[in-house]
Amino acid sequence: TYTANNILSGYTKCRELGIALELFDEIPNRDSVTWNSMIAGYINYGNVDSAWDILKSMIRGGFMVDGYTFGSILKGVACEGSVGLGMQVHSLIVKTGYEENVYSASALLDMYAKCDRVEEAYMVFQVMLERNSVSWNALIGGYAKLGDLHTSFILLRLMESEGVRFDDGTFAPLLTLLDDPEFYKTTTAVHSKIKKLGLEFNTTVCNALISSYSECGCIEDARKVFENAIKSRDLVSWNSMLAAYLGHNKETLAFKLFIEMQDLGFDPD
RNA sequence: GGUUUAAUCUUAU
Repeated sequence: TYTANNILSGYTKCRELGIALELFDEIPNRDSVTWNSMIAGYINYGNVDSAWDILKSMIRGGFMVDGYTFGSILKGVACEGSVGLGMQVHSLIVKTGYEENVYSASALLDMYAKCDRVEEAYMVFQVMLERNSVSWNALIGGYAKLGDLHTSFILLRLMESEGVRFDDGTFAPLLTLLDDPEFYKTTTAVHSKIKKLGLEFNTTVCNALISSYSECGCIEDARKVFENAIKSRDLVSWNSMLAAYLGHNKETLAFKLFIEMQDLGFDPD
């Protein structure tokens, strides 16, 4: 079964869901990993309904669901924004006693946040026994998406006081929110915090900083971040800087950048 | 190389 599971996940990662399903049907001794792999496969393929069907037969067959199961299915529910299904999963979590599992609870609160139910997300967050950076990030991201800077920053301070480490998932959504010249000072403050934590060369954080500075009207600061990130640029970095130049009507610079990125082996998308 | 399955995040569309 171990080997079969390994092959199964190979197929789902290649997005070969048809072959994966055939294999799945032929595995005689399926375990939780087999089922979870199939569910995750469908979710990553964007087929929530099939994933939900698999989950239902998994339960019908008496197999143990776990944090993997809920993490996967809720991710799909969150992307679709179908709260109804999310609530069904929620009650399943309660029924199976996975409310305090950090993966299922974080996925659950994220699902509520993405479905514009931040209140419920916060309630889930409150009853969690164990919280990691993903739990905090998901909640902060929820408020950030609403444009609630105030609450986001309060939570950020709380997160820090509880000793949970900030990471790229913490800063990126916050920076996205800082998209107007009135937030320029805030952006620089967040930037210095990022430097203090040694996240200044994190690719995702840099990319978000480039966009923020640009939207705050300071193309020069955006460019500085881009220059400093020379070792940690990815395609998004180039796209962000391009968008920044174009947003500031600097077509010539944008074009030079466009040439430069191709010289360095980045294929524009 | 620490690899059988899981949750949050950045650009563009």
